[in-house]
Amino acid sequence: MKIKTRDRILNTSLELFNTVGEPNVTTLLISDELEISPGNLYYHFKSKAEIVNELFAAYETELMDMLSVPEEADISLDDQALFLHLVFEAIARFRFIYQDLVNILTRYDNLQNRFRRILRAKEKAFIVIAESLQRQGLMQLADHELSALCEQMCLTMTYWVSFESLSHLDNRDETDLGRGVFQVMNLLAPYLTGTARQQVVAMSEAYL
Amino acid sequence: MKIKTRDRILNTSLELFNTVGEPNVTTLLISDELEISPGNLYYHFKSKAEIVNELFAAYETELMDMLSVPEEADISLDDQALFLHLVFEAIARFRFIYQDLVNILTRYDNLQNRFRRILRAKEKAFIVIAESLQRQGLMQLADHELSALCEQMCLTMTYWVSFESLSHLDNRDETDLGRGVFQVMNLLAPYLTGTARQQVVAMSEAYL
DNA sequence: GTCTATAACGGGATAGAC
DNA sequence: GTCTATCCCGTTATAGAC
Repeated sequence: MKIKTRDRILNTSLELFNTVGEPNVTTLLISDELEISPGNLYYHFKSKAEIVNELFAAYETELMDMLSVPEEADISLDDQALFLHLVFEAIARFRFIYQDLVNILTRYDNLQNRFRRILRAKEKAFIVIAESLQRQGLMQLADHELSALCEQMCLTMTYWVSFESLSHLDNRDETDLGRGVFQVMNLLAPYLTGTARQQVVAMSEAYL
Repeated sequence: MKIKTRDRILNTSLELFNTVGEPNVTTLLISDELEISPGNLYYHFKSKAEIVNELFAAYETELMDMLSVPEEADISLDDQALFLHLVFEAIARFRFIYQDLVNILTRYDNLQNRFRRILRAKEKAFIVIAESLQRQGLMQLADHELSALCEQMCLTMTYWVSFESLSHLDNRDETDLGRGVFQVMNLLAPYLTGTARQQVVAMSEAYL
């Protein structure tokens, strides 16, 4: 059974947004790419903003789901690495949002608060994880150290994909998310106790 | 003696770019703000691109100067903090470039390679500094650890200002650069030996 | 649902008078 | 150097036929 036009529009838009940047993508370009008429596009979406909004919403629900980390569970380092990988994947899949953040957030201003909510959720998730590691005796940090660390992880998580595609724009458009995971885990490493630290170092060896 | 119109255009453009984002700033807005006619603006600059280019060039020379760190000198932690502060100041002053990086770099495509050159220079500077610290016996890192660390510092340096203004958009438009300096120094801290580490911790106390 | 116009608007840029 | 008027063009969005 064929994919609905509406969904094809969403898919192609996402693809184009990610590759050439949302501001550079006109509704005409989208319809051209799909080989449908601009009128047809506007039959399915009343505006370009609606397309952007719908894509953002998809990103939002996906990420918010992911970020609700259970408060009491014992989280292993492997769990964390997996968690990071999933989040990175989501960010990479919707990287157009990040590439022109301010621009997008100002032009579609209802997104501003929503994006910030997600950011806070991210930071919260890191804190929950870090606290779990502390409870398990894998590290010992003062409160202010911990919050600085979480902020740092959050920043890295937010910008890694952009940064990576910026420095190595050798156009292998598949950014290596694993390296991002490693980079964030590495922020944690020096604070971990003996064995746990070895474990992270071992993980990182894989990326050299 | 009065400031030349040409320079007033540059100043106001920079101001507007930083506050509302370069893509949202029309040539009309600039001339309005200056209370001159659009025609007058185009007498001084043949295009908006020329304005952007000139501002970028200013940023470029300023930063490239800063980043040429002497290879053999012994760099103290205080030196480094000062260095970071200066770079952060420059970035903040030209933050419009960073806020919509991909957008700007694609629309004015001669900027792309130049920006990347600056990025590489940044990373180089961090490596020179780190190696100086090693020579002074202030830390001991394997080569690959060192390069991961420098990359991390570079990333944080690049995005701190944007990240900060994003998370705390309480519109006190003066971002606290000191916190950025601290955040980068903090990346270094866990790798430093005893006294040096204390010194960084002490610096950081100032920001709590 | 899909098409072909075409309207409506905004932003960059130029012409020519002063 | 500065102004006013205007052109040009790309982009979003709509109207109406099929």
